[in-house]
Amino acid sequence: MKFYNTLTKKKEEFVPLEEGKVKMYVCGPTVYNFIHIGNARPMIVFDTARRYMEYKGYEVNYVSNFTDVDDKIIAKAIEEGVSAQEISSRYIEECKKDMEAMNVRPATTHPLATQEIPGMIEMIAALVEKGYAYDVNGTVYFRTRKFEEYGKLSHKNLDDLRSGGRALLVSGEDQKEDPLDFVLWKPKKEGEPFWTAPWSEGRPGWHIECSEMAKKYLGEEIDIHAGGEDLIFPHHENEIAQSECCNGKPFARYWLHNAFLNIDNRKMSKSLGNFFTVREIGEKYDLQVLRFFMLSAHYRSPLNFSAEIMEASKNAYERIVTAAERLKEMAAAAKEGTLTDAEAQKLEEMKQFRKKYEEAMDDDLNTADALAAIFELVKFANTEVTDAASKVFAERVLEEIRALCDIQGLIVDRKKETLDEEIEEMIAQRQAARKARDFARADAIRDELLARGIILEDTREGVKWKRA
RNA sequence: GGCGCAGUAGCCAAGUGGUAAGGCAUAGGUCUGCAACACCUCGAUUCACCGGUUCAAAUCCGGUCUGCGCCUCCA
Repeated sequence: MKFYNTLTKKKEEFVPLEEGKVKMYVCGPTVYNFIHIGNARPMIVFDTARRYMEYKGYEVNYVSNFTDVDDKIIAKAIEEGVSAQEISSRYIEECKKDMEAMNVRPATTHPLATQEIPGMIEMIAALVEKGYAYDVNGTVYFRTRKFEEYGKLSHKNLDDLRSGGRALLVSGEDQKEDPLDFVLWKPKKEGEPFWTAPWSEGRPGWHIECSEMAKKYLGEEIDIHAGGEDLIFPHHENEIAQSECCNGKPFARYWLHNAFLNIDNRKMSKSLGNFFTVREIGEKYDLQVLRFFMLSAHYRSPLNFSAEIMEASKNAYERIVTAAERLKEMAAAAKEGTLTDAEAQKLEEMKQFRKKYEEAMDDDLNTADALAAIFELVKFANTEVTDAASKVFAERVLEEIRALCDIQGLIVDRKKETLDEEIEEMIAQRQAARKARDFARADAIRDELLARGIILEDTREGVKWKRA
């Protein structure tokens, strides 16, 4: 299994620190609102990475934080006249609902920044002790130039940063020794939540949170650290500086970053007003469709979101679900019996799809290719499993589709939904009309149901319906 | 200004030296009271453009054009 490592700019064979175990940290969202679909990309992509590693037999300790103290949370709290804690706990709950709807499994641990302050203070104190940090009037800064390897992740050199970062010099933070120095601890402002530390009453800087939580729940050295590509600089660069200076050893071995999600070919942003929350998309689509869409491109490629592409994703995902449903019906209808020789031969042939799938996933999580393998398997199922197929054959093929989809976190079982009585009654009336060959009335009822968002399909097994 | 990414059929998207996966849409067919659904079949002599290397290039090298990202809170 290979991963592209941002640190080395190469695809590298994955070798964990401890055989059979993976320590993985994924930067989670700041919870000041519903998560947007951009937040969803790393959640889905790295959840899939986790599922695949587990499939390969690794025991994965997966840690993903919630940043629950931050300027934006405080601003929202003031706006609503409630506590910051109320805002963060509300949106953590909402985020968990969205994750469940996207079939993103909960992390092994979801630490909260506010619950880990003592550890952060210890870490900052250690950095001050070692001369890597300094206190100016209650604000503690990291002494960036003291860490010689600073810039190794983002492949920047400090002088380039300096010339490009003129804005930093005029931002009024002239108490820093160097414009590149970043905040580890900052004093409270009036009305803000605070904790007591040796330097001031205040709160930690954003970067130190992840360093501490990774250390506490995974250890000083971890296997994989992942997140969105925008976090490479400065967030992850700063984490490396803090952790390696504090712990005196390399921090994470593999750094994985997903590319951005654009909307109609433009970066999603508040100022452009072109962002969607996961919740909004969920009103229009099953979030499995969003998951399929996210996995249809490689995670390191920019991905464009549009209504047209979501429709295409919906239809493509539906093809898999329909194939699985058909196999279930075949299996249910078929008589018990043993595999024929021809079927046994076909099952041998079927192994090629799993092989292609694993090769794709082993190659830096090429989910687009893995999905292609699933579609080839779907085609195999549709053509090879016929009315004459034995029960066991249909079941084996179904299990194969299910297994490969499960690693992608794609659910192949159609959700059971019930309709209200009035609609059930209309369907029954239409069936009666059809039986009486009163097709005009049958079609009128069908049109009426369509207007209400119910699509009817007449099949050999009876009338089926689905939502438009 | 510095660093970096991308350009493959109408659309989405794999493929990084050996002769273009897969999906959506369209079309034709099977099925159907008619539809819809589902299934089957069909699409690039060619990979933004121009040169070069090679027996062989979408893949490597140089250049051009276009789009985008990071350098500042951001997944």
